[in-house]
Amino acid sequence: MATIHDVALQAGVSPTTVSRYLNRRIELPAATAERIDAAIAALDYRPNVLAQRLSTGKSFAIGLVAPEIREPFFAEIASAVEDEADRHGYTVFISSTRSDRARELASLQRLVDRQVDGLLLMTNIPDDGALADMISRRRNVVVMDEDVPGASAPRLFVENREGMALATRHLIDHGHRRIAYLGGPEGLFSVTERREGFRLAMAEAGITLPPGYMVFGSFAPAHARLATLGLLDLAEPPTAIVASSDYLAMGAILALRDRGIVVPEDMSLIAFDDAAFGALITPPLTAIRQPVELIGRRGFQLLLDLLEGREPPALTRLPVDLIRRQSVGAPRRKDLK
Amino acid sequence: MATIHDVALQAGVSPTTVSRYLNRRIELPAATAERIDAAIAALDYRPNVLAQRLSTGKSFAIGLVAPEIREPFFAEIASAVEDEADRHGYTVFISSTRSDRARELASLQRLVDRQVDGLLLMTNIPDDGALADMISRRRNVVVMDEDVPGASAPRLFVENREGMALATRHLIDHGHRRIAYLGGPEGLFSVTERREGFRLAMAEAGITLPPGYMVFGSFAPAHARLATLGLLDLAEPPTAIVASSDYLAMGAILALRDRGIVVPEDMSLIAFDDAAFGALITPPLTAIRQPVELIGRRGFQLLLDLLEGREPPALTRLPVDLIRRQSVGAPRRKDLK
DNA sequence: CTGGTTTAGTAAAGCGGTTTCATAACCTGA
DNA sequence: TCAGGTTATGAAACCGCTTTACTAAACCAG
Repeated sequence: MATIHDVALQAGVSPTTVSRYLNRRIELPAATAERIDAAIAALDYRPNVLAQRLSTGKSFAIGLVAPEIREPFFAEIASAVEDEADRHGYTVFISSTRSDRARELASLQRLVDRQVDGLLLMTNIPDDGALADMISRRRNVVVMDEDVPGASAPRLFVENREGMALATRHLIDHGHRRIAYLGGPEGLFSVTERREGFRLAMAEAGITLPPGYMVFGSFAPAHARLATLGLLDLAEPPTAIVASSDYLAMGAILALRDRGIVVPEDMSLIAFDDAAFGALITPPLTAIRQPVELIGRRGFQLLLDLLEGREPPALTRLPVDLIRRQSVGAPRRKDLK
Repeated sequence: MATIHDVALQAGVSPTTVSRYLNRRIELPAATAERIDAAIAALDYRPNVLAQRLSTGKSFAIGLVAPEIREPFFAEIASAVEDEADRHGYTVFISSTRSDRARELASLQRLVDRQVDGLLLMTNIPDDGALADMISRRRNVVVMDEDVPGASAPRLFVENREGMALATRHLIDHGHRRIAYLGGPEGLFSVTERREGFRLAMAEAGITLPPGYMVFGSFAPAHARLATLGLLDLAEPPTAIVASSDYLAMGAILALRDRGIVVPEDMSLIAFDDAAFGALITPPLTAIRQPVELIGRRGFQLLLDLLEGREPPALTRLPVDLIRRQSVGAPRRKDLK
């Protein structure tokens, strides 16, 4: 591999000159510039990024920490981040934490050690303060999707409350009153916000929630399946279910399928997130769509603001949309109160 | 950030000693070791990875080039690679090419610029030789999933031919004879192999393929939708469709849904790949499962072999499985020849 | 007591860039 | 003609770590 030295030698100038020329810090006479260009071409020289980084302290790389890149939601965000970063000359290190506290911290540390310029952080486990601590120590981190309470960093969330209220109202508008709620793990900011949205819409409509109609736990489909089975065994089972994530809806579908319950005739179902597979289910899933592409792009832009010394807003909220497909219908007559 | 210099100063030794101690190149008297340890702890010192890399030429990082990590198939492989790499102290740099020739080469080049020790490469566009060239020049690349003809690198593929024959025989065993085939873009190795598997199984059963029953094109669902519509418009439409990827099956489902055709009663459908969403579709999709987890892990292991000077096999084939769900049934009587 | 072998450690030269500080050569206008 | 300002370029320090080559001191057998 040719170095800047080789180029300098071949062009008959000093490495300094080559470096400055390449970094546009200097205007060279045409003749010199040409000699350097020729040498670069002849030697197929390309700067050693590592050396550049070490020397400048700038890496033009950022880290993206996600719970699990295998999940479509995070994969799509990652993809958008990468694209946006690429557009600005940055590369992205992606790291999955598998929702494991230790891995999360380790991932973070590793990325910090690798001297990336900044970090885009997504977590989905409640923090005990350690994470908030690490984040607050630096000012090159943006928190996305889920809050890390107490961390001083720009945050980027979607309209969880409004979105969930929208979903709930959609069911109410179809005539449902016995509406059950599948939440995620308690202690998470977004879980709380979404629940509030649900409660808000129910209260607006003057509906009181029967006991057992709200279930919290993990985001695992298996858990949602069990929870749904429980819902179906109630004396007065719901006529509609709000799932606060696609994965939860997946679990619900599994349970409904087990019991031979048809969506939307016997049960309406609406989800939050709207990953790609929702459109493929039969019937296609009505859902609140998170603007994943936008989350990724905006997240990177916020980080870039930080890196380039601009002051990004402390909190950014992105709007969500109701995507009407076919998993929501009117309740059966006999089920109406 | 504390440097090795600071540590040395505080411990009253030279940087050399600290470096060697940290890298286990020297056995130090307990007293000295303790002083160094104390200094490290006090200063919260952590080696600058960039400097280490520059100095040693080793980065303990690998690159993973995929067409699009947003796609579940690649996301799952990426996830497995990351996990396996992590286990061996390597970090993974993921890069999506979006199936774009230029981005593919750029990605490769960027990674090659000394930033990573090796590369795991997945492509899904036919190569014109440029890729093969770049790969052959180095001996730290493993090619996965799809071939890059002419490149001298270890390859890791699944049993495309056998798998597709398996899928086809499964339909034949159910009584189908009018079986159509949705292939991917021609010119790809795996596309060719899978087609051969299909042909093989059909020939075994003595079935001759009506014209128009094999369609090639892109992997895009939209394309498959159109192709399926075309199939349905044939004078003698098929009673079953083999899709050589999940995405193609997705497109087929969209078309069938448009026409009110019910799977598997009116049409059987079987796919290759078996991404997670296949189980969620109604009816759940019968498919040939690629061992994604294994592909990722084995891929990394092959690369590690290469990096550590062992000689990995030139070609590794991983087995595929038939996952029976509910998208395959017997053809209707009237449709039988 | 001598010369060889450990032991414990260091100075300095990289790795491949960037950047600060200089300098030499060449105007330019008074 | 010369002070003063450009313009074109370079030497050397530095980023933080590793590694080679070397030394000073202690040890040890003969």
